[in-house]
Amino acid sequence: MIRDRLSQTSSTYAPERPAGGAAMARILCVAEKPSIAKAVANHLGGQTRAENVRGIQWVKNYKFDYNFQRWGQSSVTFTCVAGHIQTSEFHERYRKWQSCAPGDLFEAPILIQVAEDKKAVASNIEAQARYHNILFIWTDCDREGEHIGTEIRDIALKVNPSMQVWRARFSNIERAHIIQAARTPIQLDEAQANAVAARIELDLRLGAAFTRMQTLALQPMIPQQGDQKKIISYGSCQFPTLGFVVDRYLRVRNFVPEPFWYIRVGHEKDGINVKFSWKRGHLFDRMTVIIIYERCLLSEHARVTKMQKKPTKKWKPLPLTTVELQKMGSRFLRMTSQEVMKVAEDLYTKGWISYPRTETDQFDRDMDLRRIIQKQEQDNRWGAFAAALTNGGFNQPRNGRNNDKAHPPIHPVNYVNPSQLNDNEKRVYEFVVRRFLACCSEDAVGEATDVEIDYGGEIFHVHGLTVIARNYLDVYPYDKWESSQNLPQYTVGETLEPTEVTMHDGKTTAPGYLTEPELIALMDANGIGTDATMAEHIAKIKDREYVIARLKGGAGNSGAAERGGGRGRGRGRGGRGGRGGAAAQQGGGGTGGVQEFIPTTLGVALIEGYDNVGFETSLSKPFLRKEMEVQMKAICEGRSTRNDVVQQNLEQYRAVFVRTQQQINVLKDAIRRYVGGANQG
DNA sequence: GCAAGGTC
Repeated sequence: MIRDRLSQTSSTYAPERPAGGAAMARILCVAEKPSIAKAVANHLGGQTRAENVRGIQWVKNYKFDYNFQRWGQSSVTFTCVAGHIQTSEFHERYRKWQSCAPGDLFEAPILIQVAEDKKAVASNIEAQARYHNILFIWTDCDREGEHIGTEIRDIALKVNPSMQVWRARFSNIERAHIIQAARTPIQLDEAQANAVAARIELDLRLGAAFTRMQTLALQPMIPQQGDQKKIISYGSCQFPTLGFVVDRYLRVRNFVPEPFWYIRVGHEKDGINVKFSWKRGHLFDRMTVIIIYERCLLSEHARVTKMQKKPTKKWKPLPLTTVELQKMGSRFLRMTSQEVMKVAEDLYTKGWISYPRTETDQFDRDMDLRRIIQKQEQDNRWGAFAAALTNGGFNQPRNGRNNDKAHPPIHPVNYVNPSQLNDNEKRVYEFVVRRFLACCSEDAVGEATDVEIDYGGEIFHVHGLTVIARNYLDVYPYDKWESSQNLPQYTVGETLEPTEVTMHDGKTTAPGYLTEPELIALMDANGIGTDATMAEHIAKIKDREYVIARLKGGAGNSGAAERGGGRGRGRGRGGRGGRGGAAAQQGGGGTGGVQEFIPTTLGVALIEGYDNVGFETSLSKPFLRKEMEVQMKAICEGRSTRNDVVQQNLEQYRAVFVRTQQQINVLKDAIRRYVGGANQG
């Protein structure tokens, strides 16, 4: 058997001997994904031989010799897996829904085995492990990567228990960095792998138990379409995601507009009509405003109390992370976050952009950014801008706060002519390039002018902006920063007579339904899902018919938030929404296109039901998931153990589970209320 | 018929 494999995979295998005479070390390197295996093998091996692996086109075994500092001249096989290899499932006896009570899943035995679609990957590792004596793991340096590393190790050690196991520490695939990592292998971090193991077990037990319980109890109440029975699933990520949508929806529905009043002062000078706004913004008491208004009218003139000009900047954007790409994509590129990710992955596989799943918003200092910029000089849209950067305009990108130590920020890798891309690919690629060039450019520079006048004891002000140098804005139309109307020259102490004093009324307006970029931002801030999975959770709650998505600005009152100039808490106009709309037209070439989410009656009923079950922390809230995240960190830092975290969480959730079962009528009532009535927005 | 995480 072993002999067969050897002759099949490598005719060159023979205990090669360097000049000294001792057998060369045989090193099996395994990366988390094909692209890393290929890139690292090229850095280490130069000319490598790529052997195909039976049953999987996307895995190659790269063969070459390399002189590792630790092991000397070695014969290397560099291969990869594709994410996790193993999968967790309940023991056969518990797999059928009627086989046990859903609550039994809190302790039913779990089988961990090679996933059906990873059999070929696993047997490649086994086959290779048999004739290598050192295993060198090159999975991503994050928690999941650490766990995948242990999966690889367990498979290898099973067929070759005497293997030495090492792990590479690397955070990008720049040549020098990789060579350094090859020089200084470390050990797998068992604690991180254990944290992931805890997450896997909890997600499975809780997801399955609650899903079965809910579905079995509530499904009969839901009108079915055809004979396809809808699952009413629970997941530690999908429920809080739904919770965000419902929360906003209820705020919109329960919103009561409040009338307010405010004063405006106009003044003409040097042929310019200046509109001063009230420092108080607006007040909710009409009589008070009338009294103040009359006091203003009675004073003979206003006096300038402040005239200030100062330099100001609009900061260039941070290096691009996955979450930011999804937010910007759903806002400006007329795509859902899921489509954006799909397209980004395609662009990545074809070698046009870097790995699109990253939390990092800092470029490593030693990364050669100029070389990347240079490749964009040939483009007729932003080539000139790129050339100006390489000719002295280059500025090191800003550093954000995140570094996943596994991948650099998303950036273009190679130039691709737009004719080779479809529409969506073109838009995403253009965004990635423009964002990258903007990062390497300079902040926009302007001058801000602030004038304040005292009129009848009230302060009114006006703010002006003159853009002096657009800099990065020239290549990045997604940001808007425009000069305002020129302001006349005022002097402190100067008196003036207003040309117009008016009192206005308005009323507060409801917030809009939750948009996709807002939802992604909420998930990100609350640690719901990862950059790679957030789009999936959103798709899941649509698929489950907990929410529906529609284009913002369509029917209904969804445009309410965009109306009403005088609203707001002194924030003024020209906020994000306003700029965004304009930029969308410039950058994306389309109008609107932002999706907003509205919960279905079922979605609202589920969230309300769980809120009414009256447990201190409702399943719909993000706290439980956040708590799990905190506990995973504790495992990583040695303050807790896998077993403790699993047991403690199971205990906590079991209390919710039991309570929910006891009070299942509360959930049923909620469903009845919504499914029965016809109060769908 | 359940989850979330990785990736192809």
